[in-house]
Amino acid sequence: MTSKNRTFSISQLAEEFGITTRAIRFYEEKGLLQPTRNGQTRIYSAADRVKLILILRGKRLGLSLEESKDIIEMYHPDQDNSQQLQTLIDKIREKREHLKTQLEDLRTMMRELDEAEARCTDALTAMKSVTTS
Amino acid sequence: MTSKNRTFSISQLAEEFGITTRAIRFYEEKGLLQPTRNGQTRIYSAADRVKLILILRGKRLGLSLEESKDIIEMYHPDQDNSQQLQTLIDKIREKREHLKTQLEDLRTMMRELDEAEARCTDALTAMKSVTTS
DNA sequence: GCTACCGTTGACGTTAACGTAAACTCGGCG
DNA sequence: CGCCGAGTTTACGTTAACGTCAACGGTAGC
Repeated sequence: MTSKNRTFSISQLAEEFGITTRAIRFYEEKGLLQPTRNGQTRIYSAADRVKLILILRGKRLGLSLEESKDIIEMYHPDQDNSQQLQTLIDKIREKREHLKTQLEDLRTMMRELDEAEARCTDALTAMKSVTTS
Repeated sequence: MTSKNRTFSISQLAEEFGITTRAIRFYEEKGLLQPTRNGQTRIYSAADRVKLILILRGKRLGLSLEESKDIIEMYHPDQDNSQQLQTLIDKIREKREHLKTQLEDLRTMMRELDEAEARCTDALTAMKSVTTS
């Protein structure tokens, strides 16, 4: 498990994911990341890197940082509090319902894009058949 | 085709979709809607209503208004300009690629949510078996 | 010791997508 | 006539998610 213990500098992560160091610090400011420190320089663990991946995926899906923060917290629940565990399960189900809606929206939009492209190509071939006639 | 000729007031649409009239006017200001007028009051057609649906679906998917505007324009292309038609087809394909990534992200996130819920329920049942023993 | 980087902490600026409030118009009605 | 309710314009306020300096600290190399 050598990869589990790897650490990263802020610029390493920034380059790997194509974001700025400012963004990474901002995520920390918002409570999404908690890197350790060596003196005053931040040190990121493999777990921090995974959280970053979750954040960026959330962004691609249109989630706010606050929502991504919720999702991240779904991965390391307070194991010894059954009350919290139950509400967490509820939140997970709620989130999944939301994702299902999004999935439906996605499928619909792709179908409609297919039709739109078909109309375009039809129009194009129609124009060609006119000029070649 | 009676439904095709129906018109709507701004407050009708606002109520139907659970948004404010301010938002609807804002979408017009950004060029996403072009309602006709009766005097100075806006009149929305069935086509405008469809555009609103597209806008709101776009928002659920995390699209910006600018992106939704692009998508809306994919539905009524300039039929007599083959140049524009071709670039439009390219844009459609590009957008579909983007949606495919999003689809992958969605599936991954749902899988991970499933696992997270499983871990939660496991922890819960483990606690119960302890208290009942 | 000076320079070149990499990193840090403020602090202010920016864009998108509206919210909110003020002031006006207009048709209906009691 | 006076007022209400729905609609309008104009303008300023707000939140999220960073961007963009500015000023400073540590250290590796020359």
